[in-house]
Amino acid sequence: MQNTDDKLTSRNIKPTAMRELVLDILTEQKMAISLSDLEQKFHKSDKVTLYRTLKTFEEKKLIHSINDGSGAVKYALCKESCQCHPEDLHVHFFCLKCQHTFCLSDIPIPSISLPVNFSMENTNMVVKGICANCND
Amino acid sequence: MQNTDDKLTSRNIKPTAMRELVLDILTEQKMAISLSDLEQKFHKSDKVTLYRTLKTFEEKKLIHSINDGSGAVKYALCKESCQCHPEDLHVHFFCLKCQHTFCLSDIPIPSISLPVNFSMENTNMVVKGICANCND
DNA sequence: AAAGTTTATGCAACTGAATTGCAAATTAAT
DNA sequence: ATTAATTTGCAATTCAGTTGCATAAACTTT
Repeated sequence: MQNTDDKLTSRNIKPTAMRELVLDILTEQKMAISLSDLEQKFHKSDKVTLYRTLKTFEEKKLIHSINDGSGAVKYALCKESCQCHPEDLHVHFFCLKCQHTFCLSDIPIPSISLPVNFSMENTNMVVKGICANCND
Repeated sequence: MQNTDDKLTSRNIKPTAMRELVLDILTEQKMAISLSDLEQKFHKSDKVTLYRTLKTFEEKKLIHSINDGSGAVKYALCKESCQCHPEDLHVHFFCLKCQHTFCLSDIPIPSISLPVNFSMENTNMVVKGICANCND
């Protein structure tokens, strides 16, 4: 089990205090969070720094982004082995009631047979409905 | 084959001049278009009116919206029979080169078996890659 | 360890999509 | 024709995402 610092360095991200803090917060989350969600976890913080931190993390494949249609892109940690290749991708779930977005990490994105001459790089699949919590 | 007017009235949308114009433009498109794309098809137009027109069309299930991650929501005509139920939904394709978004109307969204107590209402699935045009 | 170089952070400011309120205009109903 | 309801156009706002630039912090090289 890697510590925060190692997780950063193993993805070629320089482990600054800020980045460790952000990674720790992301690690605690049970759901994907947006930039402004993240911002609110700090008493005092600069949105732009957090923005760039997330960009860096995403670029280095430490986290992935999810477009759930809520207006704000959300972010969640990747698995340690993740390279964000098509085979690494999973389905996301957006709860229409609590508005939370979850990684369904165990559900791979089904492969699609595209029309002739179309090639695929990536897929964003978001199922919308009511989550287990809200369905009780 | 319904004319523009009938298409509107059959979806319970009052056929104003503006709406007929917008529907005609949408009908001509081979790909999904955003609000600002639509705005640019007019010499003089009001974005808000177009915005509300699209909202009305979507509400009445004449068109559907696609969140392709480009920053702007895109819209495309529904099939005549479409009720935007899960079984009516299809996969969308976003070309990373030309930035166009296509309806893969013949490719239904694969059904997913969700975790216990999760219920589904809707799914947004966008495959990203290079389209046939750009792959030549 | 000091000087220089690269990288990260913080602040101000901007862009563009989405949205609301309200008044004028158009359409439908009596 | 008058009234009522709906649609349209304009002004203005909100919020996510982004850029430029100056300062600060972290690495490099001597």
